[in-house]
Amino acid sequence: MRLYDTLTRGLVELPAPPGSIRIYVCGSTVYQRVHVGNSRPFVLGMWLRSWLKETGYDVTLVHNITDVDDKVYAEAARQGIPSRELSERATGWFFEDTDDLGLGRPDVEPRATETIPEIIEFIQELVERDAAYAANGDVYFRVARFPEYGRLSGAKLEEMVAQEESPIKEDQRDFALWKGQKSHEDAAWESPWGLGRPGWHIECSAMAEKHLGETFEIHGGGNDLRFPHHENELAQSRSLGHEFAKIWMHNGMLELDEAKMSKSLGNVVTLREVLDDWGRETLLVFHLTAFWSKPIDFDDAVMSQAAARAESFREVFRNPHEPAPAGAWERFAAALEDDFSTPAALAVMHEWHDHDLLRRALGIFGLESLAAEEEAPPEVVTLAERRQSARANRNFDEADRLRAEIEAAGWEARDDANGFRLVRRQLTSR
RNA sequence: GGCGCCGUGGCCGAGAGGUUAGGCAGAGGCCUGCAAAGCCUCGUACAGCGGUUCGAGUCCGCUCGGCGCCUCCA
Repeated sequence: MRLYDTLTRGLVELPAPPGSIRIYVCGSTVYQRVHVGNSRPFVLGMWLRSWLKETGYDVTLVHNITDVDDKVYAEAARQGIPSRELSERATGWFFEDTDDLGLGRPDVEPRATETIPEIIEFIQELVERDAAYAANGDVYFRVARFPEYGRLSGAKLEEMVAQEESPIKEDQRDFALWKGQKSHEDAAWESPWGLGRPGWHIECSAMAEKHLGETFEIHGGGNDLRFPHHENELAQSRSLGHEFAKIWMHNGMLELDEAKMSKSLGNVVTLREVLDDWGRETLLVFHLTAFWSKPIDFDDAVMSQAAARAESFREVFRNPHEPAPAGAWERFAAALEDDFSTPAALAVMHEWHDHDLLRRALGIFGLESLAAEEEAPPEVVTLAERRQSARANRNFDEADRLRAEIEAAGWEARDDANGFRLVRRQLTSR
């Protein structure tokens, strides 16, 4: 299998199975309900693990939760509650919402606040190696000491500008590894530099290495994390002589249409809302239609189409099974092996009338539920039976009235040689 | 301004020098009391302008347009 790697800007071949593949995915900062866009790296990680297992690898997927950050302090202060209370509640939401995706859980879901000792140790080593320095209760990474800095994002070290003006920093490009406690911050940890908390990027280096080791195969996350987040992670870990991630997979952004994707708060669609409005299957099919590294628009039209696709898969299971021609699975696999092209794999799946093969393919994406036919409730069955007798008596007005009633209940009556069949009418628009 | 990604038919998306991608939507037909499903038929698209070539969505150049990052962000 080959995957596009941001660092080398090309396709990188994975060692052939069997073997182990370790994946680290940058998760979200928890201070409010996550939005649909946040589901992309999560879903991609889960699917990748699923496919790699299918093809014979031993996979470990780590997906972190950032529960200490400026945003957490700020939002907690706004609500007038302790920051730990907010981050714990928001972590709960995150679990709830991602659970409802129905993809299971990553193997490890570490939280920054549970990794403080490792983070401190990491920073100490950087200081010992002169890659970092303490100043005024803070600790900063010496960007100039890491010649490869900028390689991941394509930025030139000389052209980099100050991230945030600070008289304490030796070089304005340096970034914080540890930040001394500020008066408005209600959560802090003991460290060799006094009370404080981890900087923005060190947590990921520490968590990834704690759970996967100094070297691992894949590092995922949103494209917006390339710089500075991932650039800094790479710098921290490589400065300790660790190889760190071999492949960097950056997923494209979801573009929220509607109100012109303004940054105003009202414009964000939460994962919860999408799950409630469209259901998990439609959301997952939507993710399937898009190529993981490319941006994709999120709007009702696109979701309606995803819903229609989901419905067309359900239809396959209502129709007779027809064995797929030889090589069908191989074509499906080839699509995924080629940079995990789910749109291409989807196209192959749509050609199948083979129940077994389709169920197996859908299963990889957590969509086996599309193969299960829902049982109609007794009252709907009664309506259908009454309609049948009306039809038998050629009382078609009554039959049509009953059809409408059945539809109002969310079902569709289909007549066939043996009588009728009830099919759940799925939402295909909002 | 810098770095990077991208522009394919109504929509989502394949294709990577020379034959139909596929799906969804739409139109017509068969079937049906009416439907649904199914089956059949129908789209000649590749941002624009030049260039290379016997031949270009597919290679080169330019232009236009969109997006991400450069500040917290999946």
